[in-house]
Amino acid sequence: MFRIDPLSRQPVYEQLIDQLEKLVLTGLLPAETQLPSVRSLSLELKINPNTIQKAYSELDTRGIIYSVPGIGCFISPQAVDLLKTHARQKLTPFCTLAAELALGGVKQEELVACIEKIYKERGLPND
Amino acid sequence: MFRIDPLSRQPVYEQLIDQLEKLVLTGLLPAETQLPSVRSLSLELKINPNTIQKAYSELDTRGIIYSVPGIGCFISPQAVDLLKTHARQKLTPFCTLAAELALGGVKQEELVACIEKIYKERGLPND
DNA sequence: TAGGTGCACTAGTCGGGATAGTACACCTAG
DNA sequence: CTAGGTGTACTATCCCGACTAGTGCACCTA
Repeated sequence: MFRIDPLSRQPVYEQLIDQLEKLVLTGLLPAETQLPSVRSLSLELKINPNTIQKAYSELDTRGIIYSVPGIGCFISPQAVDLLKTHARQKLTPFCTLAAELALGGVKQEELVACIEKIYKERGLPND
Repeated sequence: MFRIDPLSRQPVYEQLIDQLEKLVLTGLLPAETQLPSVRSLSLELKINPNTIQKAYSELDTRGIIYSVPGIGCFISPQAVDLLKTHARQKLTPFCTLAAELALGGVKQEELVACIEKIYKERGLPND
């Protein structure tokens, strides 16, 4: 369900958060889906339970998931909306990267072609 | 000449490298330009000389600058070519970011508009 | 009651980044 | 020649965040 790269500069708990958010946005984890328990996931990924807990509590704070003590954690109904609202914040680093590529001599058409390819592979031109 | 954000997740020495590379690509630091000395720059930025040294030696290893013992460090003639060749490596994270934005519901036209704006502000459509 | 769940807390480890300080070889200007 | 600037190398140390280790507690279900 998750893939962790322990060598990445990005902390493990952030990797978990990012991957879960992606699963939610793609619809693979619909609302009310129960997440694997902290302990079971720690065994599966061979990661300390505290690290999983840190990711879960962060997601809970953001409202992406909610937890029921004694039961488990679940995808919250407003998760997708929250994530879509939050996605626009990535526009700034996107523009920064594009500017660096432009400065590096990469042609404009090449970047546009990349984007068109991405949107073509999915089916989300209008949303 | 340089602006350092000590709170950034990116290490200071990498910030120095990135900013110097940008200055080279924009033409503000032409070949054979002498860089500020390790000690003077450490005083100006209030940073340990070793941190500056780490950035300079990294740039020297990459061939972006060359150092003459007893004299100073200088922008190497092939710096721009090296950086432009290296710039294409940023295409992968660019596509990754674009995919995340697409998933987040940002429209294709919006991303293309960002790119067009960037290339319009500069004058480098063909390079 | 037993076993699962989330959650809180403390302590410790570990690695990278940054600092502090010293020392050396080199070149230039005086 | 000397003084002061330059790059360079090296060790030791600190700091902080991520991560691990371990325990305990309240809660719910079967």
